[in-house]
Amino acid sequence: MHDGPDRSPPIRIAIRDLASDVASAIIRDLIASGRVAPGQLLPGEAALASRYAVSRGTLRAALRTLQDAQLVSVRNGVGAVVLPRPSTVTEGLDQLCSLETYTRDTGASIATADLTWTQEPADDEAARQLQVEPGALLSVAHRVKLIDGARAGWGIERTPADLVPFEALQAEYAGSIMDVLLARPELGITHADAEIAAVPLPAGIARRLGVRAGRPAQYLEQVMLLGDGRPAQWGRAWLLPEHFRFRIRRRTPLA
Amino acid sequence: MHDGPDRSPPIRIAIRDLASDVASAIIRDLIASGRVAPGQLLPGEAALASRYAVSRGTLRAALRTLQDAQLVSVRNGVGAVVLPRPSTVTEGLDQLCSLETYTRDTGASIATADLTWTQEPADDEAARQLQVEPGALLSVAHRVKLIDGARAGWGIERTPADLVPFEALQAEYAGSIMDVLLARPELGITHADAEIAAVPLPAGIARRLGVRAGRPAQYLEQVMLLGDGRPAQWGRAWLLPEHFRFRIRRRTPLA
DNA sequence: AAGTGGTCTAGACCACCTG
DNA sequence: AGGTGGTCTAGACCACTTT
Repeated sequence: MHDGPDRSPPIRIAIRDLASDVASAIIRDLIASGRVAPGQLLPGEAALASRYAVSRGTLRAALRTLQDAQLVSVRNGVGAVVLPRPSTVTEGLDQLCSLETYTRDTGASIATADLTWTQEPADDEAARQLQVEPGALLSVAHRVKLIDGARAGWGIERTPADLVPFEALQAEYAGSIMDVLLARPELGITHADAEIAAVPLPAGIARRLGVRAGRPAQYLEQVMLLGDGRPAQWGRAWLLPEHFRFRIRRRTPLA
Repeated sequence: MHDGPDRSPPIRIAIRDLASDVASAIIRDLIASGRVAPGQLLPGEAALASRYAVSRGTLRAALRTLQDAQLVSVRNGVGAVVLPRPSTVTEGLDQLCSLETYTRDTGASIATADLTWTQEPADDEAARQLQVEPGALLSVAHRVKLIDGARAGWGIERTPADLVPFEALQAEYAGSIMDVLLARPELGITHADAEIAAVPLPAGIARRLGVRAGRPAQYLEQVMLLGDGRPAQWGRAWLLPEHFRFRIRRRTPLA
């Protein structure tokens, strides 16, 4: 399954195990190509394992990623049914993308105001979240988010300074450090863990947004993780609920 | 009254595979018991596999569920570190399970107060959410959620009356209609779509919870869907943020 | 009865971390 | 160098669905 000489990688490439390769191959050969139409069954596990020259265990791992991506539905005693593509593209908070991308996809206009760049040493909390030494240099950006011209939220993002050069970060920035990191596949970013809470809007942020302090705000905090599990970005945002509503698709575990 | 008519098939026991049993055993023996404190390493995979008399593959599957539940962090070449337990109740919102189920799994105490059952015709909004005719009969339950004895939230759930008999619903109820529906595999429930927002606590709910109106609350609304896409349950909840914190794992969409 | 997926095992080799 | 987790394999048996 491994094709091509992969003998000397000096740079850490995104983790691609055999199962991921097989999953991509199945998508390419059978699903995206339309050879197996929605509603039809994929070949059996044994046949697929033989076709791609992997063990059944590896093949099943590949099938599981297709299930997680809602591309197929596997039923015991039956097989793997190719699912229809949803007609409307609906993204929710369970998909990893920036607030900027998320909002733009909903058709609203989003922009940035009061953008500030700094480089500063990590305080204790930042060091804990990003798993770096206290005092390690971080690149920091904070800004007001405008929705259709209205001041709708404020957010701050931090990333270790040695991950992406400060100048490159600013050059490639288009409203979110997250997007810059996601656009670099060599970082191997697979997921982020977000936490949400309803909080009273802090006074300092209320002033920046021109609204009164203490009113309910949606707090959103997240740590984006590299393929090896190390944190790459720590972001916090306070959002006015009249401008932001989030949808989450909740799936049954143990598919 | 106990032995229902033959419409109820033999109750299917929740699937407990070996790996799940081992995961539970590790939690019980090593983590919940405090034998391995947060920050310390679990025994190695080989030792654990031998201890519980399973293969290393099965043991690794168990470890993965502990990872998904954020109980341990596994690092290559090092081992599995036990993570500190967050003090507030956190639910992985991207997983489909009731607040009751998740909270109980973490060992926190959750209970129900002021439970009220009714059957009533669907108003316009309920009819739209559940895709039934206005006036169709719904089973409705609302209740206060208690966390460690404190009044921490209020919620209301509606489900079409013809989906599950009213008496069965009440008989099988243990804090959440969601759980009753999820426990019936013949319904084929695969996912739910949830929406969240930060809102001022409405006066009527504040009175039920014994707190002042207007303070920030986490609003959570969700529609649970059958396998064929039809809505099966519509739930709304207002939760006090000091008792509930939500976590969401955001994944990169697949190719 | 036959074919499918679901689970479990034992063993092997590799990558990573630490002393 | 030795121990840890990460991946892959081949084979076995079981549960479920369909014929």
